[in-house]
Amino acid sequence: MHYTRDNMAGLLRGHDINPTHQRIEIAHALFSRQEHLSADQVMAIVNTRHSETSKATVYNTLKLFLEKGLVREVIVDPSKVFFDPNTTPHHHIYEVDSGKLSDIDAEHVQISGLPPLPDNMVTEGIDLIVRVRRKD
Amino acid sequence: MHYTRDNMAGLLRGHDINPTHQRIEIAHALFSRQEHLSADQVMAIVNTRHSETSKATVYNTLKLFLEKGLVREVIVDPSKVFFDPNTTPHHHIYEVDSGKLSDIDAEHVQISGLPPLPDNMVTEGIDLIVRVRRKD
DNA sequence: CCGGAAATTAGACAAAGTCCAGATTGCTGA
DNA sequence: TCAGCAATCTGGACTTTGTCTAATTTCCGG
Repeated sequence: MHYTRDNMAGLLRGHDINPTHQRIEIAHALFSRQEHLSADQVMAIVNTRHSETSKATVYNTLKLFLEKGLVREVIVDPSKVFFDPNTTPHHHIYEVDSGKLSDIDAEHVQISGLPPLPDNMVTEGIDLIVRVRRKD
Repeated sequence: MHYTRDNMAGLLRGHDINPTHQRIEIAHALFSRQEHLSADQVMAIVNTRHSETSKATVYNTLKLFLEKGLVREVIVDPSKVFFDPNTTPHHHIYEVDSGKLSDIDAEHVQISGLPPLPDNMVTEGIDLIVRVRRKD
């Protein structure tokens, strides 16, 4: 699949999001790269040519995308949140020194032996993060 | 085991940490409660009676404890890091609405099917976080 | 008691993220 | 076409977590 700006409008509509100019740019930044980006990085990308989108809009939009299930949040670095355009079930490898974050397909990963939850609770998601370091 | 301030000095020495007054207070805050605390919470506890320990010392000390393997860092909340006096292998359940964090013993949990790492990488740790929500 | 190393401190600073009140945009229906 | 209205966007002030630094205090061996 090839993510053009034109595709983005449809993608957004499909998730019940009114496709405005700014939202299309932000979605395009994430989906055309298929990478984990922080809010800061998104802002930098979107404003490369001219300053087009404010900080508030970037944050609001990412939050909106999150609520609508268009992106996922990845919390591995205490100093910033990453947004992940891949919403299929998958896990993460986090390279501690460099901050590099990559995906592990969840298909072949099995997690067993988790204790049952109390009746009034439901699982919202399971995050598995493998923290790795470069061998000396 | 009962964690008194007197025990703390030995615990610290056992981890190659010079047991100063402030370090004992901070260790005591964590170990006597056996709970996940943020730096802020530690600071509040330690300074309940009089202001005894500065912010810088709390942060420095927690970082030192971390390096020396006395506590673990738990990254689940994008806005703050939690410190965990339990260093045995275990995972976490994070209650999204309330922010409540609890332990899952790792003993009976099995994770299989993870892809092999590149040769020059070593695993530093595997964090498994089950995000749960109160059912409506 | 002295001198130096280790530890602590206050407070300035940095970075991520939130909030708000006002300005823009883009319908919708007459 | 255009007035009115809701949704969206904006700059900038603000908050919070955490870091840094230079100066002080504590502690210990001799």
